[in-house]
Amino acid sequence: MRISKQKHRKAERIELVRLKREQREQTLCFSSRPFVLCGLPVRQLPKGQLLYERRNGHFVLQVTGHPDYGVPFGQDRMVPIFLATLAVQQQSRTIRFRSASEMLETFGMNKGGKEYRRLVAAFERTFGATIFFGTDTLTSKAKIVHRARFNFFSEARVWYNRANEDCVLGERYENVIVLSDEFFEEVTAHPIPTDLEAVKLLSSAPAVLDLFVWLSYRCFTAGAKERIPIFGPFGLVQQLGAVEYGRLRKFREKLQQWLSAIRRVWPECPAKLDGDGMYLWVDHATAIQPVVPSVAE
DNA sequence: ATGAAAGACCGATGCTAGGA
DNA sequence: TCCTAGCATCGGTCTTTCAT
Repeated sequence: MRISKQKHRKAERIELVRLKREQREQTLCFSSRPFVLCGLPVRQLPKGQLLYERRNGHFVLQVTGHPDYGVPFGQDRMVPIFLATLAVQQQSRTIRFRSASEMLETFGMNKGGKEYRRLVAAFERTFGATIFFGTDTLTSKAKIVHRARFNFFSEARVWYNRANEDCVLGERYENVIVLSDEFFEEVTAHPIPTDLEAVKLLSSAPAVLDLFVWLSYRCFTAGAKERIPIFGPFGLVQQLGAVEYGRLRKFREKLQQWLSAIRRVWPECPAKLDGDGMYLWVDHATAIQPVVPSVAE
């Protein structure tokens, strides 16, 4: 049997993810609740569609895309992760990073011209988008909506929109993004640690990535066995960023495949479909192992 | 037993990401 | 810049399950 180079490389990276987990040497990055509880679209939305809504229980995420750039999708989900990670690390609304290649490097992506262009497009879509994230609770009579509407940043000086201004030779550029209060508050109040090595590995499989990040969070917070509906208004179909399938069983089939992809990087993941395929069972588990206190060196 | 619905498997397609 | 591999999606179809 022939193994492609890509497959081989992937297998090695899977091995690395597992090894680092076992040895408790994981590197962390951070995500944020809006994008853990609800998924951005996996594929580009049809032309002209600028509004996207997902739901997780009573949490609702609405993303409104900029008319020129559209709604973020696919690999764009790395941008909020990158921003959240920097916000947590730097503990400041004002985050700085040296270069675009720093982000590409962080997530193990190539650094060709194509990748830079893709990254710029991802930033444009993300920064152009407006986010609504909040809860709606159905009380006896009225539907009460608590929502925060925000952009990701209030100010940005980044490489691609800085053409010619203050280009003093020899001065080192720094990319500066001032996160909006809302996003910064959200991220610092609820940072969601995630295994960076796994995120890198799954960066080209957006649907699997979302499910993995959510499951590692969901299993961590689960006290015991819990049952999550797959269909219906509070089901996974409303949460994940996949399209609405013509055949319901397609979604279930896909879910199975995504779960087995997750088990390859996280064999102990307890998530399982039940016999009827109407529910996903989760249980307490930790995709992120606490760091072993290191012996004095 | 029979038909309907769901599951499992296959291959094609359009698009994206990775690699040389 | 070009070619290949991979991902999400869709439709086809055979098999299994299940209620009648």
